Amino acid sequence: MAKIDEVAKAAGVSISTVSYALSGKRPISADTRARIDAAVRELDYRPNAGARMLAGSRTSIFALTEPFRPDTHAPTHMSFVLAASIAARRNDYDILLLTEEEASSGMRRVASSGLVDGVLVLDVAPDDERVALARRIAIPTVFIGVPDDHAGLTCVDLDFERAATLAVRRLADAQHRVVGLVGQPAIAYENSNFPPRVRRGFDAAARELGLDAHFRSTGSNRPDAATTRRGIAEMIDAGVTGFLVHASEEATAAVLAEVTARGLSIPADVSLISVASSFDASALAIAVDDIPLVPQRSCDLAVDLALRALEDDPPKPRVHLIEPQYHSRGSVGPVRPTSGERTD
Amino acid sequence: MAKIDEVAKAAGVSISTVSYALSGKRPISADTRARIDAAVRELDYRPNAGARMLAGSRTSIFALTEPFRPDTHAPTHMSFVLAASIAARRNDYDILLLTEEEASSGMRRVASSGLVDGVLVLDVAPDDERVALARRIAIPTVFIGVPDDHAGLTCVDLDFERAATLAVRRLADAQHRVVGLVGQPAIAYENSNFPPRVRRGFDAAARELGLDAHFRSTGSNRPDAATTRRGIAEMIDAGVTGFLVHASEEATAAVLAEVTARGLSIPADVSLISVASSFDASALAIAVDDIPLVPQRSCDLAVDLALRALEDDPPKPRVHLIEPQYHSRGSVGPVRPTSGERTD
DNA sequence: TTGAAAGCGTTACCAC
DNA sequence: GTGGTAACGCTTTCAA
Repeated sequence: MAKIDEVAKAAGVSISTVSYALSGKRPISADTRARIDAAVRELDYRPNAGARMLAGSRTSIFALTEPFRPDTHAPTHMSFVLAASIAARRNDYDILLLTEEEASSGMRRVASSGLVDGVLVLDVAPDDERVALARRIAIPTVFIGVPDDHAGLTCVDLDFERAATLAVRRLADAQHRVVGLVGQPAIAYENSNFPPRVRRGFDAAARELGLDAHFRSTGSNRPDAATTRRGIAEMIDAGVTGFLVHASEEATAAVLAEVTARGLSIPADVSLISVASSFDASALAIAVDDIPLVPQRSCDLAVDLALRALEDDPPKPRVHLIEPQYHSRGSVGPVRPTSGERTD
Repeated sequence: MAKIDEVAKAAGVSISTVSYALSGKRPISADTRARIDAAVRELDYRPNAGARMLAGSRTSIFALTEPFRPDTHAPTHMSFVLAASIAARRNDYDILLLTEEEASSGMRRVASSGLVDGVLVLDVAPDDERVALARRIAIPTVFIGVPDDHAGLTCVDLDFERAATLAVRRLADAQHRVVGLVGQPAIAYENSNFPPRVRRGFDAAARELGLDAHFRSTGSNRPDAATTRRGIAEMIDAGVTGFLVHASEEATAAVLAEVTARGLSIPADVSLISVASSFDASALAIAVDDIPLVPQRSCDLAVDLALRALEDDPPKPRVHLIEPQYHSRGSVGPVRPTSGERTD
């Protein structure tokens, strides 16, 4: 609870010198700096947050808005919150949580009271109501996810379409002609912004490459093991040999289980790629190729963009899509020639 | 971005009157108040957070520290974060997130910089390092969970021991002589504070009532379906007719599945109580009696205690255990007489 | 390279 | 019931 004037006195310098030494905003002689550092340590000085917010123009706080929807996948969501927090701290920022109904109204509140310097938006819906808000408030807002109407917004996300395309290409390169996508629960295609993007990429790539494409969701309102297993079985029955899985760890394990249960093997009979997953696909019963969704990458970029938006001449808002990275682990291989029914 | 002096001018009163009208800290005539309210609305005035923190002694922010452990059950954890946030907002407080390594060091930082008025501690470990910190910082700290060494601390939690005791009594009242506890993964009995408390309550009540008590965890480091199912089967084989389940929704469903698979029925053959669960036990395939862990109750109380600790003469720190509530749904019944092997 | 002092926008004390 | 004004603890301009 020491104050800046005590530090100044202890170091034998003026208040402003202490302030500049701490902020690094002007050159300080090595000798002076050493005395100040010593005094700071000695007194365990920490600048008062309120005074800083008032005098400076920065609060060093970002709001994180996240409307915990009932169908939100908790582990993934937690990863993003954690990643956002880490990204913020790397830049000496704190995260203020805005949840539930406050996810929207709270944005206005904290923006106009000057509590935060910017807003990070999580769990973006295609028709997200926070889009309109972002356009009205005076502080920078970064969406982690891409809403349908994103004109004039700064958005950050994995390039889900390219991820799906990339995965389909791999399967096609391995001569798979019938591919299947194990997707999210049906409701996610309405409430979330990214499942439809994966599906679009999948459909487009399959069409372009002339593949036979199948799709099954893993439940209606939430993941359901029975629905998942049935969908997988149906696709195998329909001749699918190359799978994309854009679903939970459980659903991915279910594909392995169904394949194994049929006496088939990976990659000899069936190939499999996990797309946009945020769990460790190398730790499954069989290591699985994946194109991971890395929360830390999205959040680091989001925080970076928010900070840049606070600078003198901020960059123009736009959508930043992160390049997907393919991790090979041996779960994709050529179609077994003997099992080809119509190998032209 | 209007300031208080503009509101004052618009309402034709002094700055201090506006301040008092907004805080309600001194009587204002109805007429004056009306003019001020109108001006506030007109200008969309919101007090500047930094100025408030500096001038007043409150920041209206609580820190929430939560060291997302790898073995943390994400959905339950999310419920608590959400509940804490809601509890805070009900009292016009915001939540600042402290995660990961910052969960501890961040406590010092935000406490001594005056960023927050108090700290809420989530995900409490038996030997939590935040206990020592709480004793050293100058602001109130409330633990949601009870660490082993809690002398001088304010803690809030469900009375897990009584919850377990209560459940065992219900089973004993229904003439069950052999009871089983389906617990958390083994690691939770080291890393978390409450699983051992449930187990202690279970053991103590069984001993006191002269019941034969069995226990199985649901995995080692994380929930594992196979381990869970096997444990349940073993206990049924050992003659367990009355189950306590202190585990995930999945594990609870597994008990129902195993019972059903054996052609047994609930509650005719097997009775079942879910203890300290934070999912909806009435929505399972068979509605299950439960003694729920209600995050909102804990968090409301925690926030309340934090606020009271900020008052003039704060109450003495102590452990506040919340009374368990039994919800009857028909999953507990008398032991089937015919199957009694040794009915004394 | 350093210092003095004017704000920053509230709150709360002291007067009336 | 209302108004004037001194803090609150820092940042930053202006001066040296």
